[in-house]
Amino acid sequence: MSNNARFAEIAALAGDPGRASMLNGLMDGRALTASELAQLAGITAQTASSHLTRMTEAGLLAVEKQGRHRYHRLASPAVAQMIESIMRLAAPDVTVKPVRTGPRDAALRAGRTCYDHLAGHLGVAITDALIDGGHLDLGLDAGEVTDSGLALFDRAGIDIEAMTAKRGRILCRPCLDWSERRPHLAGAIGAALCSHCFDNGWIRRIEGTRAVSVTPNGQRQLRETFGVSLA
Amino acid sequence: MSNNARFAEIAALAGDPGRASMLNGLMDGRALTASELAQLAGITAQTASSHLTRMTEAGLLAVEKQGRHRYHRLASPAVAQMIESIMRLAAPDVTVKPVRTGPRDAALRAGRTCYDHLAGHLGVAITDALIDGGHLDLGLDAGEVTDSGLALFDRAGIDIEAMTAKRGRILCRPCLDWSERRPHLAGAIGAALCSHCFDNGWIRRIEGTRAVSVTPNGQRQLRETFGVSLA
DNA sequence: TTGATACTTCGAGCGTTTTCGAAGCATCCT
DNA sequence: AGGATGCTTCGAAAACGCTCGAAGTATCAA
Repeated sequence: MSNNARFAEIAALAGDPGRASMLNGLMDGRALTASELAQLAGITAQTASSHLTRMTEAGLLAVEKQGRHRYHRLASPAVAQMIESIMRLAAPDVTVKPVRTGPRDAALRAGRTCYDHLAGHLGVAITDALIDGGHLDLGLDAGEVTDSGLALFDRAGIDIEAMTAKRGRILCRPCLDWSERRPHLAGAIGAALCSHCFDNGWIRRIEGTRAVSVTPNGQRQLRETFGVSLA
Repeated sequence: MSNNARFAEIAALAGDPGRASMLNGLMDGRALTASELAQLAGITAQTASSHLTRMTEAGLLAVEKQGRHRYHRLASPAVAQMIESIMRLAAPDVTVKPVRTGPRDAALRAGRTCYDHLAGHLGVAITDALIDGGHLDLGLDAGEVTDSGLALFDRAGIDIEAMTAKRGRILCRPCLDWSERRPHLAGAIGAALCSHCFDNGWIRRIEGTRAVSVTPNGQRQLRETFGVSLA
């Protein structure tokens, strides 16, 4: 198959409403069963099964068999980044059209996971706090954790240096937030910070969605450790 | 329209072979006429026209009218990044399948533009030379120009500091090369370097393609200025 | 073993999309 | 003005892909 045909195939797979729902549903990095994904997309199990097979064959999804369940997840961070880049274009421009937001949407805007890191108001607030505190240096295309930030993460028990092959520079990736329209922290460091928040019970996933809520303890810890003030 | 529907619409637009060809043809950052794009995609003018209208309405393309010509280009770097991210998934894994490469493909692999910066063997070679010379620090997710690199670009007549709002840090974005499977320099600095090469006649575009060829003078200059050795 | 659950395969229906011929409009050239 | 070029609109035929009912396989539970 030609390069262009493969390109079109991949894009076309993401271009069906049902499959798009499933892909977005998997953007939290979890693995979901076929039934869950079918319900999420509002289609029957048969239809979902066919979609999932095709996406798996195309290398977009990876599947793990566990008893009579089949857990599907995004095949790689590269897939997540593709979805992210499409979502960025698809996001309604909030400045032009202040869309009516339901409670569901409001929760997503307040805080959510973006594959392996935090996004929404929460993600941006943490990122801002790190920048304000001189712990993070974020440009348009890239970012770097400063020495001060290194020490901060170390104190918080997040071992960044172990995860990077590089000795000196701790570089990271900014990710443009579709709801806030501002960059938040992504990449390996964003992922480490996110799991740290989950592991310590600072945030909790809102059942069945990508949205997360900050626990009272998390709110305090985030303020004390990182200087985050959640409006 | 719901967020998910817009997501699917955008992806579906990229998911037609004809439209995919056009989008890829515009990945060099130039603006092409409707006829040129039609020929490139191997479809009639009528069909191309309809595709172009739809992509423009969806915000993927921008069009500029000039006499009886209509110049179409990618609407924003965000569109280029989406295409890039799809291409990354679509690229055949060279390690598994050492594809038969025609002369056309060989030229693309040797050197090409990737929207606004250089890619292929050329792009990777320049990036490697900058890293080896201690002018650039490149992680998985991000990169930074060192002080030494800053001085080098300054000597070469590339004014980087003017283009970045940031005072100290000159951060940049790595872009995974689909043919070399290794990162090359992207972002604002990659773009500046690319235009510098064009402006000084170091590289020339191979008619009608994204491929570029290095001129004899360019070969010498790249070696002397940046220490680039093109195998 | 029997029944329930999770998922897949098959096949036919059906709406959507793509495609291009034909015709029309706008612009340029001489 | 007249003819050529670039592009768009219209309409209809053809192709494609989505969808789900029905039936089949695999796993679990009792």
